[in-house]
Amino acid sequence: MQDLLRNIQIRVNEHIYLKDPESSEIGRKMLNESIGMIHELGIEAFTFKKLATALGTTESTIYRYFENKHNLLVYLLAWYWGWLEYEIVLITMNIEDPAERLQKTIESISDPLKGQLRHDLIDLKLLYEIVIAESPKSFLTKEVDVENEIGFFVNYKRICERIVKNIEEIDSSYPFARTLALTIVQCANQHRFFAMHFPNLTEISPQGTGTGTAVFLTDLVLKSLQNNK
Amino acid sequence: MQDLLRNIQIRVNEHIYLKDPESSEIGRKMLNESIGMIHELGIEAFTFKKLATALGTTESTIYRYFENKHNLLVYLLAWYWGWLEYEIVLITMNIEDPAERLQKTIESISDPLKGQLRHDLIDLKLLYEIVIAESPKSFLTKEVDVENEIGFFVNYKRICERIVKNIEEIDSSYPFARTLALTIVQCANQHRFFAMHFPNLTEISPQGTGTGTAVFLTDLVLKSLQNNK
DNA sequence: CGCGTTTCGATAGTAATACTTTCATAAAAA
DNA sequence: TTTTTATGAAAGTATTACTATCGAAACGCG
Repeated sequence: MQDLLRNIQIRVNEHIYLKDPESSEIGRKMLNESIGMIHELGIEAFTFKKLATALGTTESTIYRYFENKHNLLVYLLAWYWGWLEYEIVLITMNIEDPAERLQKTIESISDPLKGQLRHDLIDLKLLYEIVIAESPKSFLTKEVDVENEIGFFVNYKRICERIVKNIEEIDSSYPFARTLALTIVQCANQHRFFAMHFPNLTEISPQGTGTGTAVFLTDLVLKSLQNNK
Repeated sequence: MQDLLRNIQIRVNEHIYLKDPESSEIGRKMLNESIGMIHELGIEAFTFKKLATALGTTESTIYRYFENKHNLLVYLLAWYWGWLEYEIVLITMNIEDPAERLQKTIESISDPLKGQLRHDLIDLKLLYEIVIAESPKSFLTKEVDVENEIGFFVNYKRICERIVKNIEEIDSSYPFARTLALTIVQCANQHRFFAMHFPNLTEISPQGTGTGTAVFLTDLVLKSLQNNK
């Protein structure tokens, strides 16, 4: 399975790019190299000029694929959410008990690298760290409503919806299924950031060792739902 | 009380600014005007040049107060967290039951403008909206560790610690007091953003009407703690 | 094989940003 | 009154975030 899935295609909304970067060699290199650079420099210090130089090409080529670096970031994040949904589907398939399925989903979101799914082009470890450090910047902009309308965030929203349904299966009378689902997804990534940079603010340890986000979230969610029955 | 407190001084860590903006007339105008502009333009499109023009001064003057616009943003957010702690202290004083105190704290964080505390210089409504839309950008940077060490985020951390203690009073055996406190503070602001821009992802309604964040968080937290007893 | 189209690379250019420096002057403090 | 401090004005720099143009290479198709 692992090998079978090394080349799955992740669907990314077509409005995010000008030309599909997965459709050409240089586009793929662009994705690969940009992940390395954004990870290293952060999105603020990252520029198309630097990316072009690293690729041995010019800015004009990159601008043919992405309108600007913000859209490139949105692309990478959308790719991540698309990939994560894939992983969640694989991990939860054939699990009948909805509570157990939710538990597995939370574990996937909290520790996505534990999954078996790998990709030839995309370095998932680096991409995941970009998600941790940069993802809120993708929607905390003045253009969020326009971008949302044309589908920039559909992959993210699909994951949320999936969790909402799962919660409703467990307890259809719980009145905050959506809010809770959003809390799960948001917290999973945030707490990892805080664990790394503000360790005093959380019991969660930065590396996999010790108490992880998944334990906290599972506890939080199941107690919340059990109590409502 | 309301009038008595119109001019409280909020302590902001001195490393955030080069020269205390509250110490001079132009510094105060800078704070006031920057809140209006950042609210309107967003931090990305906001520049010191624009701020200088609006104030009838020059960039050099502004650079004498703040190293860059990032630090100005950090200043405003630190001011907010300092102010919010003040409000929480006032609202929860004389409440003996820790569960009720936590409930009031959650309400304050989720709906800070409902409090009575106002300020002459700072437009709290606009500042709060900046907090909602921009605050993660203050720490999601490559410089977060250095800035954290010199005290950029102490006001934020003090609020978290206060909630941690409150949680421990309610249930000293709950193993995730810090993580839960952080979740409360983070969720309160985030869900408001999502309610405004991604209404399908949450049951919370954007305006004060209907179900608010406070109801969700209170439910979440109290169930979590009650169940642990 | 050849022709047209798409794609890319190279060059150049522009307006704006994020500062830094210097200097003169006005206001406040000693 | 003298000295320090704060501001304003002007100029300059490196970088960013694009846009436009053009020639060459590669590719797809008949």
